[in-house]
Amino acid sequence: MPKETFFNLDEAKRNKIIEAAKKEFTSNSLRKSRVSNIIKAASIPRGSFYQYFEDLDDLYYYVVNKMFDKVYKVGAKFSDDTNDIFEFAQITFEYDYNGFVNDMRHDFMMNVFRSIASNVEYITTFNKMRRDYIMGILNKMDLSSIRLKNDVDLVKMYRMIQELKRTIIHRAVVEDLTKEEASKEFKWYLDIVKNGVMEGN
Amino acid sequence: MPKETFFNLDEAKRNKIIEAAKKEFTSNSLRKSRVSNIIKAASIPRGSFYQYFEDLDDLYYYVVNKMFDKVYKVGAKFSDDTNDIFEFAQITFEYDYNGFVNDMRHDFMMNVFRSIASNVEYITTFNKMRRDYIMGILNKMDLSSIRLKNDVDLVKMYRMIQELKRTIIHRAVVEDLTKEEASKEFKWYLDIVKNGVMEGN
DNA sequence: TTAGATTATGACAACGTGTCATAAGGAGGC
DNA sequence: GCCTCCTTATGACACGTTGTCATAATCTAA
Repeated sequence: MPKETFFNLDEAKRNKIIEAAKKEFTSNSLRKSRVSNIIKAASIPRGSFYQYFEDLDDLYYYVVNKMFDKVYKVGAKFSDDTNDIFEFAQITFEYDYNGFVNDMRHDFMMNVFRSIASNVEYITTFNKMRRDYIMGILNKMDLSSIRLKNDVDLVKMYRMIQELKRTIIHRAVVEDLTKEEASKEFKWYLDIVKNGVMEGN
Repeated sequence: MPKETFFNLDEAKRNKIIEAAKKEFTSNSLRKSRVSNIIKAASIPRGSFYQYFEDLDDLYYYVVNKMFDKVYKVGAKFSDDTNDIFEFAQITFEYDYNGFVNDMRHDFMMNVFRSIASNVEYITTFNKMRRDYIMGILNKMDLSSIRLKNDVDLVKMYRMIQELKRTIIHRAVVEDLTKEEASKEFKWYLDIVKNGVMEGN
């Protein structure tokens, strides 16, 4: 986490730094990103950087976290539009795809996928946030036609779907699938999750 | 890819370098790994390193590739033991789990998961190898009870299963699941893939 | 033995990082 | 206005790392 000093800064300055960071993480992998480039772009002295952040990783995970946070917030909104969990998955897929693949964040997210989850502490916090988020969504859904009945299984199913979504978006980015192709792939996966692959289902 | 000079080296020297690299990638993330540490451990001069490899990434992906290669080879062997694709998945899960989680490779693979797939060239080669591998496995399986009939769908299904396996192993590493817990999780996923989540399946 | 090709070597310039002593700025008390 | 305390700003610096390059050593085949 960035130090308090960073959060005491006025918003304009904070944003300037964040934008410079995003730009750097977009044009380079985390491995090849440089503090020196970021401070140049943000016009802050070297010493200040270390007044704000532990190191580059610190800033990196802060920025990534912020973006996921935004995605979650939007996801929560969409859950008001339908109570069919599969339709919800499809809707958020469209959104995630647009967010991750089409706009300026493309390269940035690509780099995130590449260096995802680089420290355990980050993952733990992330998982907690995630579970709460999932339960919030599930509570709004009509799950009567689903054979899984307890929360544990339902959360598992949700995570399974999300993981598959992540896989497809990852592939879309890496293999240059169009949105339509990616969406079709995801639909295919969802059908398997609903009906299975065995004869007669 | 390492340069020809590297492959001209005698095996002992090559291995010494690879071992030093694995050690470095095991104790540090790719981002924090250093050429300087590797050449020290392998007792080669700095100049030689750049005679052998483009840069650190070059060596990194070579080592990772080699490990996946080994996993593939073993997978191909297991496909002689059963013609039930789900049983095969379960068997290889055990193997992969042991390989990735239990032995010395634990930390290394953890770091691989973290910085996986860092360049497009690598991914493309990787995917080609993968498709051939999958077709080889599928051809040995009895798929009569599966409703999917064409190769494209079957490869998709296989990749879906593999992706889910990867997910579970990743979680096992990160969240410290025991082998039994992880295996149980994977079985749960496989059941969904077989039978779906809808009531009545 | 020798020319030609290949491999080995380490000094070096260029660049990066994280620290630290010091300067600057701001809020409140008097 | 002036002083004090606390917070933020700043850039020089010591130290580590990278990738290159000129040169030395070694090998191969005739």
